[in-house]
Amino acid sequence: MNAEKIPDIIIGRLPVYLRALQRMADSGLKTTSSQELGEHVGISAAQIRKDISQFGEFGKQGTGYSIAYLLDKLKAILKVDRIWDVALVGAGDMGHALVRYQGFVNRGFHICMIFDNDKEKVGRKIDSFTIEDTEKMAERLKSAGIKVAMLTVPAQAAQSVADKLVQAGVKAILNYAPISLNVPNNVKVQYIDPSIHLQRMTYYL
Amino acid sequence: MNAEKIPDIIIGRLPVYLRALQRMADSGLKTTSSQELGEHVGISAAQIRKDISQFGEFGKQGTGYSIAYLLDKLKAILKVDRIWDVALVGAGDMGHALVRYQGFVNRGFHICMIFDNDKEKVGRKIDSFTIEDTEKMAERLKSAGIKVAMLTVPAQAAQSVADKLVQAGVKAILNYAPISLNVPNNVKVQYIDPSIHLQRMTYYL
DNA sequence: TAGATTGTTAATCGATTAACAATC
DNA sequence: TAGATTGTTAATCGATTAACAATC
Repeated sequence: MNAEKIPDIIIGRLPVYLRALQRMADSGLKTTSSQELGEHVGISAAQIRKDISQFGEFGKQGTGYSIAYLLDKLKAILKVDRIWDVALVGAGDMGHALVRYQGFVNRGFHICMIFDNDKEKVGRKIDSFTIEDTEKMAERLKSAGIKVAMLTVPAQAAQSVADKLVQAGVKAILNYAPISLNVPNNVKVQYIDPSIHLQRMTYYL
Repeated sequence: MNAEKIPDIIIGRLPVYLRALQRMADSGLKTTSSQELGEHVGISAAQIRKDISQFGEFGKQGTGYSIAYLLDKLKAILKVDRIWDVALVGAGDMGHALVRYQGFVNRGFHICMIFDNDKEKVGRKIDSFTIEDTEKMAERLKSAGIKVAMLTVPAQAAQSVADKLVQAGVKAILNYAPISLNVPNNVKVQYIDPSIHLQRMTYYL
């Protein structure tokens, strides 16, 4: 156990462990080892043990880790032992795909509001949700206490929407717009840009 | 300049520089400095200079970098001074969103084939492309010499599809399925899993 | 020339790995 | 008990930063 600040790079690996453990649990396994988990996620056993041990002694010598127990612990550490309400801004193709994505709710997230600034789209429905006007976003986010948002607007709109989100108290933004966002450092941003990810691979071709 | 192997972590930052420089060029700027570029992307000036200098001396003391020149160099290094034909496997909501995404072609990519194993979907069109049967994928990929693929199939199908892609000569896979893939180490994989990205932020909330 | 900014070196900082005592 | 595997330490490895001569 370690009371000091945990490096960001370790936090970044925990969701990957969580996902692999969940799959193991789903396939009926009860225990695993750092060795076995490492093979699943492509990370050394030593590193997995070191990462996990930052948060407590969750394993047993000789037998490894109880999958159910480690799952519980990791979910609590990552604060996904609950469901976070998430706002989606930008009701284009990507926004539609995310609303219909089935993979959020059992990973700790639930899209509960959709915003767009296109008056044509406002009032329409995506599944059971009505697209709302971005103008009313700040008020709606504040009154619902939303802390997490996904941004699927065009690049040129992204910074100003991000500013509004921050202003409304959002602390975590998953940004699909192809631009680096400027936010206060108590606000976290994660970037998803398929072209960037592809360009990270073409170098090696 | 440096003939040794460039660390992966440096390659990973180049597309971010490229995207920022492109935006600067689009807004009419002609030159920039490591300082200014660093402010745009949130990386220190020293690191940007060090990263760029791995590949040559592209700047000028006193005046900085010519944006057009540095763009050309970075595109050549990342091999996106051309258009890569890309195959998409999985014609669900995410697949549809990617096919319609306008952001690929001026970043070096072009989706040219779409596959699905659902006989209901095979033969239908997404925009101008006809969804093809996964059974015919290997042959189609080989004859077209496709090296890059995007995977938007369900988790339980992802590994077997990845195996087929590798078998057919694909060397770079952008994986949207929420699972770690096992591939030979001459094949690159990049992962996009929105739940993972969100879970990297909830820890800090 | 004077000011600005690069490319590079050395120093610092941080992350990963190897090894093993502890112990289930 | 014997075998397996953890948690942790020390050693290694790699990445970032600070500083500055070179030079545009």
